[in-house]
Amino acid sequence: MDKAGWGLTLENISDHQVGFFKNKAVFGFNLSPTLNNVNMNPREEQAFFSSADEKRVMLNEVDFFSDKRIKPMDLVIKKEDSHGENTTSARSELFVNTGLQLVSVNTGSDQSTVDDGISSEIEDKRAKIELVQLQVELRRMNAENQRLRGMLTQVSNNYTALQMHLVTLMQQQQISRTENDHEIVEAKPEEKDGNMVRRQFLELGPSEHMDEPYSLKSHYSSSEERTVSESPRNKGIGREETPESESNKVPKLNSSYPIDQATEATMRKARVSVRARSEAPMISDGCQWRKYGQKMAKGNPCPRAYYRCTMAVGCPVRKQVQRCAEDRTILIKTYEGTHNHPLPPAAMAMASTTSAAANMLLSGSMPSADGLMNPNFIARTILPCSPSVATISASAPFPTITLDLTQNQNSVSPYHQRTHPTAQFQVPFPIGPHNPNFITSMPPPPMPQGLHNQSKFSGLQVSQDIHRQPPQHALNQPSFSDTLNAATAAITADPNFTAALAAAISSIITGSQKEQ
DNA sequence: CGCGTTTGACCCGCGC
DNA sequence: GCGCGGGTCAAACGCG
Repeated sequence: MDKAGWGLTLENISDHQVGFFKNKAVFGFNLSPTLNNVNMNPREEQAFFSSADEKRVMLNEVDFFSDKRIKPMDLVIKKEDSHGENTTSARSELFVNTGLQLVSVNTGSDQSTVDDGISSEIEDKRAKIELVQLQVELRRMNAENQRLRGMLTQVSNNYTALQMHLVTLMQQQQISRTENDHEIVEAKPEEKDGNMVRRQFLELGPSEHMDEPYSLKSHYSSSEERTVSESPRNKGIGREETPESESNKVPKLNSSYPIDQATEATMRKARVSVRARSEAPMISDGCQWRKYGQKMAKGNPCPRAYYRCTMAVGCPVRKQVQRCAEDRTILIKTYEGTHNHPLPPAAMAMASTTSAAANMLLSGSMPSADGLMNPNFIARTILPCSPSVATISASAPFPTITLDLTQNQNSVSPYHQRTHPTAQFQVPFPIGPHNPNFITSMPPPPMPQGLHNQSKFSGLQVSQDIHRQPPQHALNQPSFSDTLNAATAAITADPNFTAALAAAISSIITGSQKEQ
């Protein structure tokens, strides 16, 4: 017993375990001190980490608990010449000096504990008891970690929403400066499609809703509930909209219609459409849906099904599901609205993205009347990208972001690193070098400045559906395309997407502040 | 019996 | 004003 500590020879553990402990050392060995007492042989360790998942959880979550209550153990990485019989080369040992009186570790030296049989058994039993304690502790930590992770997700979500809220507020300030431009817009009815969308946005004005936290609570839900309770049989969400909010004939900035309701109505119109290949009639997205209607749409032999979210009473989120007429293996899902309830992680990405898309479409259209930031502009700005994966449609009745997940299987931009044909929820995010999805950015290709940061987000791209040349000043708006990329990527990303989205939103805010 | 789906009717906006 | 198409409602129906 030449050393009090926890030695673990690398020979005794698998490659996976080696990596595990190495990474522990790299990341900071912040396990609970009770873990220090462990002296596990490979079998015990296998029992301790009963599954690969558990190992992974430990690997990922230790950093999360870098709590000051838990003092990092001293790490001593020792290289020594082997005295063992089976090895001749130098080997590494990971010694963790815990400061506790632990069982000795036979590192291959002559100082065996075999002849100390009784005490060894006691030590073994004690170690096993501690092992059980550790397992309990580990489970407790895992449970707490899950809880904290959930909180983190929620906080990130709220943060993202607040960021977008801020953008909206800032751009609404700019609206007040451009009222005259709006009159010009009214004077040009021939630009119907573009203005139609823009008018929807311009009706917003300063929102009285803005003092309400941009939380999981829906902006729509209040009006939805109000409508249900106050106006009998007002015939659905579309019917909630007043003529002012619906009509293209009255493009007013400061509508007499209550602002918050106009905002809600407009936001509801912003949609996120996802095209994905699936033979199954439905693709699970983590939410609970109830079908409330089905119609035959013109030009498509396949019926369109209407669903509403039933995870909470009064949730305003709807979705439409329809197969593509040209290729019936393609399922088109269109989401509309924002959930007014917490979501399971599986549904978080999609739900948040619809909200994000609505906000981005709103904010992106508002700063000025010259089309600088409207969806057409966004699309035009990103013209050089060849494969169309995400598309902003400003000519549609409602502003819609369409994500085509059926194309990235075959068409990969040379400027973007990879796609996952079989794992459609694996779009990489720049979470960090330890994230398995992390991808090092390649040098950006010659393209508008707005795209330079695109590669850091994902292989998703935005293309245009309106073939006009971008205005020259459009190239000075890099941040919005980043935001858009983040949101579109979020559709197919894991729940961590909110972090990337938040980062993108931060960039747009930074950009806006620089402009001002 | 409760819940979800189906389906025809209805409402509304829009174009002609 | 009329017809068309999109969207929704709600009674009927089916299933567990």
